[in-house]
Amino acid sequence: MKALLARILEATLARAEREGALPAWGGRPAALATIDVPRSEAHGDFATNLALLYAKPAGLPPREVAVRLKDRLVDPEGAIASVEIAGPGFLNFRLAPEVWWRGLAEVAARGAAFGRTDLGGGARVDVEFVSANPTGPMHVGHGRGAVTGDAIAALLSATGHEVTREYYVNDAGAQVKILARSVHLRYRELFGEAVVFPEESYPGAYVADVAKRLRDAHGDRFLGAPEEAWLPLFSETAVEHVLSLIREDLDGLGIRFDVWTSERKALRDSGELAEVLGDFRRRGLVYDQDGAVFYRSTRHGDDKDRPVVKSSGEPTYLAGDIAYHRDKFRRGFAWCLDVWGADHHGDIPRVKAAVADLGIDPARLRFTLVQMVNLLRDGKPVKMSKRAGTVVSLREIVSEVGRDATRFFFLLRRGDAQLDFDVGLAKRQSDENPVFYVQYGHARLCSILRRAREAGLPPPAHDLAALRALDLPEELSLARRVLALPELVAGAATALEPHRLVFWLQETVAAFHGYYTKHRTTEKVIGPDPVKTRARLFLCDCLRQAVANTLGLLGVAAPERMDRAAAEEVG
RNA sequence: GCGCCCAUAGCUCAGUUGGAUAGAGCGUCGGACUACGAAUCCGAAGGCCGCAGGUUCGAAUCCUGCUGGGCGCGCCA
Repeated sequence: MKALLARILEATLARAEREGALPAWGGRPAALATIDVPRSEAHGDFATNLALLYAKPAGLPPREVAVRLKDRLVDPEGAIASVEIAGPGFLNFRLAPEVWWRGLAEVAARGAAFGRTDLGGGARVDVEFVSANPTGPMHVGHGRGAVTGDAIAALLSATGHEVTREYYVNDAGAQVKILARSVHLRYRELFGEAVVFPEESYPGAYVADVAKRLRDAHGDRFLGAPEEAWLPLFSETAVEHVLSLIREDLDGLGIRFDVWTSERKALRDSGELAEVLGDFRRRGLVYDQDGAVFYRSTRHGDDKDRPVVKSSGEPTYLAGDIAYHRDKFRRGFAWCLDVWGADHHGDIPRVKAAVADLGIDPARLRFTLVQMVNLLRDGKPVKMSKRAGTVVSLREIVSEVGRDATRFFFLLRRGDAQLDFDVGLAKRQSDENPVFYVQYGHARLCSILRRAREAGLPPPAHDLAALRALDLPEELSLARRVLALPELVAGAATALEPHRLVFWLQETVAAFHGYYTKHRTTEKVIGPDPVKTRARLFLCDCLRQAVANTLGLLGVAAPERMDRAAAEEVG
């Protein structure tokens, strides 16, 4: 729709210049001007600031420019119903209803693909998210990162990007060593030893499970053995076990990764990490100090140089990250996105610096930071302590409130704002709970369409003549909302902000509920007038499709019916 | 001390990348069902957009300085 208006504006501007009403300004105004949907419907369907921008180069008051443009409107198809000059010189356009009614044909034609576009032009993009250390099951904070990353990946797919969902397994660092030691302590405990667990060890029951598995497979062979004898085996077994737990957690959210990259295998054993460090060494990008190796990240704006190899000879996390990003870009992605917990924001300058030193334009590496989640239960904060082992796992939340509510709640806010997740609210079957509100709207639409089917009415189809018979303002407004979806998805993808879809869903479903209730007695969808009935059923079907597609992008189910009793049983 | 993020209705937050009279949900108060699904809807009250300057036709949005909160500043990951 915006494209249509852009064409009209350009033609109008060209005409005004040709006729000498406005001085030529090299076509720039049309490119600079914005066409947006005004907040208030009273201001029309679209507004442009073209005249405001043109005022200065034209040497005329903005409103005068607006008048000259308005008088020369080029609209051969009659798409514009009215043009008004408002405020300081805005041009407000109202499209003929016909344009909207015609537009709905696209919804029917594209079905489940409605809302998708090809902006990305097939560009290959890597979205790396979660990447939680394989030292325990996922907790709530990981869950938000997981759902956010997954939804962003879906948005990019929907806008013509070829997306790889990737998980970086940090299985080579000190944390994994601590995990393996924790397993060994549990292992000794299984043989009756009274062991003391140091503060830093991992307490979870899964640690004991790994210990049991190792005992069953190897008996007491590693009981008194030196650490070198058991560390590799214990690490690998523990990581493998924890990754299977993480996979189950992700499964519970409906998330699948295309690529799992192991730091140990892909970067260390492969020699890639050593190779990058060697390359940096040759180019003078690293230097030795106090027995360690430092990377000159300050050359690219970091506030201090960062160690890449400890004096023990072990590479640091940053070294892995440098090699990892080189690896990712070598795989040919147009750009890469890292979805990180906001507590890691301090690492961004280093990684960007490294990417620049790898000869890659740092603009090709983007970041999305996901802020903390505050877990609440009916308004009261849930106390969590890592030491006391009272961290609430993601799994507990998902099994308590369900996949849909979990995903929806994680997407309820902008990623860079902290999020309150109220477990009590998320599972409540009431209008306070936004996920139920939206799903209910979809079920209600389905219910109407089902009823029409049962009454023997023909399936909904685009029928321009019938649509012309619709005259309620709410109906036009609903059509506008539906047709705004492709641009909404495109904008959300560009900004990497899936929460915009959540807001659109809430507003759109609210608009439908309002329409439904307002006209439930006099202008029902299925009413005495067969022409209007046909048109309204089609409009409802378009709404249903748009809502279902949007929920689909968020990975939330669009139920066709919601049986109250069954829902309560689940809850 | 330095860096990043945040500050909008009682609460939780949107605000279309600088547009018009700043919106929504929850909460509060008052209304609407012999139902195409009341798990819904309608109405009311509620604002110094943290403060002070600046940029311009125009600022919640951009710049500077304060105030107040979160996070980071390790040879941890």
